[in-house]
Amino acid sequence: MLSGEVAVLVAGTGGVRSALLHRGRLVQGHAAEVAEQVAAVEAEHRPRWVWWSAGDAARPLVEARVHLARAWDVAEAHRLLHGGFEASPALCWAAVHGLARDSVPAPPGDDLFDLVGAEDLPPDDVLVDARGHLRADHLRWLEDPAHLGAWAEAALTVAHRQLAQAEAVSPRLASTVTSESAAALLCLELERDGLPLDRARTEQLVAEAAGPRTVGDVETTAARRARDETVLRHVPGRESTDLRNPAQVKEMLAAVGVDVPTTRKWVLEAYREVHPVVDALLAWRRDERIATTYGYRWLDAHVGPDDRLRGRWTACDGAAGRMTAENGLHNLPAALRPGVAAHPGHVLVRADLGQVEPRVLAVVSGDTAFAAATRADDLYAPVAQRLGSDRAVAKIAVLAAMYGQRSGAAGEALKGLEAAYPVAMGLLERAAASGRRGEPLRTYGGRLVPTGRFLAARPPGTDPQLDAARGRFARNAVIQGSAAELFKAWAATVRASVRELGASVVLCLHDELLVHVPEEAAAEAVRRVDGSLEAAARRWSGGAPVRFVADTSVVRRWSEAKD
DNA sequence: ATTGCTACGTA
DNA sequence: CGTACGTAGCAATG
Repeated sequence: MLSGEVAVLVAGTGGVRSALLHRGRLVQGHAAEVAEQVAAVEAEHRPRWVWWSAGDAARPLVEARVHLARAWDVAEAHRLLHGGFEASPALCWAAVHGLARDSVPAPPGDDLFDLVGAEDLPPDDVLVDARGHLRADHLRWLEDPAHLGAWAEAALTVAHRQLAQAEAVSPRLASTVTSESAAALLCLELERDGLPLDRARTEQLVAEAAGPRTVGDVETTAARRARDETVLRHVPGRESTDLRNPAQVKEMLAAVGVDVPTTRKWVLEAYREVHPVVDALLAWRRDERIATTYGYRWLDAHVGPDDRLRGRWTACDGAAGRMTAENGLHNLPAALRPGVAAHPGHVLVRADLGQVEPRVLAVVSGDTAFAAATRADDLYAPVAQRLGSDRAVAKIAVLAAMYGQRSGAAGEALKGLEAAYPVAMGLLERAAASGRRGEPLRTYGGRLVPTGRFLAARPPGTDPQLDAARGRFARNAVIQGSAAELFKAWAATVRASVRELGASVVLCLHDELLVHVPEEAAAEAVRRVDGSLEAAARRWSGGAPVRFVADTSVVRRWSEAKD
């Protein structure tokens, strides 16, 4: 991995200085100057770029629209190797040097630093302190551009050591690091490019839920009262109920004969017929969600003058390693999806993975019988046949096995599954057992998933309910986390393969991709999105006999797609 | 001002 | 509700 051409890019903390280290040559200067050199090195050598983190080093390049193909992101590598989300340079450095994480010195300004700090700092030209850690004040130290060369060398040292550690852990881990590193780069591009909206249509959809835009507190309050009135008119004598206060809502419902333990949606759903206020309340909640979270304030804050919705993206969360996004990019209500639309001259290529989690289970477990079922477009059909049951029962059983669900019909159906696919079910049970013991596990790609994280104060074995929760978490994490790795490998491959079409990935949603494509390139983009899945799945699964499928279509609006 | 809870949107 | 995430409002806590 790091045996080929390598270049290092680091950012200073003094203004906008950065540095590029390539073949022993150090170029440093303002980010814009260095960006030019970076582009030249990329064009000529296409190296693997090493940085402490993409957000830190690559952001100016992404903003300057310099495309970089391959990276080793030290922070992402650290998250994979050691689990969790925290991945500061000091922590990454400590981890590859075998130093305990709680021995990492506190930065200046911290109370602890004032106690033990300043006299432990090394001489001004030295990055590493007497105990082998990065100097505690390295952020301030990096304000001096003279230190950027050492900072780049340190990143390279960490990357090489991470590679060695990765290879010792799992044969797939180094490849996962490069894929996750590309995903981190993609996250910066997603932040830069945003999700194209049809602003007028989106405003119209918001208006349908929240009413027209209001000006000033008086009007806003009046609109709010008008929305509340649609519920309160069903409960004469209780018009003063605060609908935003669950306790008051519960009391109001009790007064009309709806006695519920909580006022949650799935509880109230059963009472729609009992009293008209229930239906009105649920409709109000749906509208209130749009009014408060996805209303005009949201539009004004996060949709740019170029009609693109922007938010921060993270390549992996702290649990199993899914991507996350802010500002509604990952939880936009379905009602607003018609507002997500290609801009003039473009279309959206929308692709989502079909039944990705059971297919991932087939790879992770190496269960040949279960893998055979993935040859079908609908894998639940052959599973049902083997179980001698309905498709619906087969589906519930498979999902229950992966999620640890016990309620409903799942329990009975699971028994047949254990007999039919002992290898796959054995893997899930082993994962659950590690979780119950509070032991970490690794995803297929090698990401360490800690399970002791729930209430560290209460160790495994002291609370059966907590142990069961850890077991469910672990059972799910090995699947969800591995699926996230396949997805990111796919997204990174799409990123690379549609670029020359003038297309770009504009949304990643766990098993779904939206690509913004110039109209004339639509058909070719579809081919490349599908081809990328085949290539990414083959690489990720090591050629396992497991089929992955995508439903790929060309649409103007996100809502046009099925489902 | 921060934290915990309830609630709900997405996968 | 099986898991994960982000966001908002309210109540209780400092």
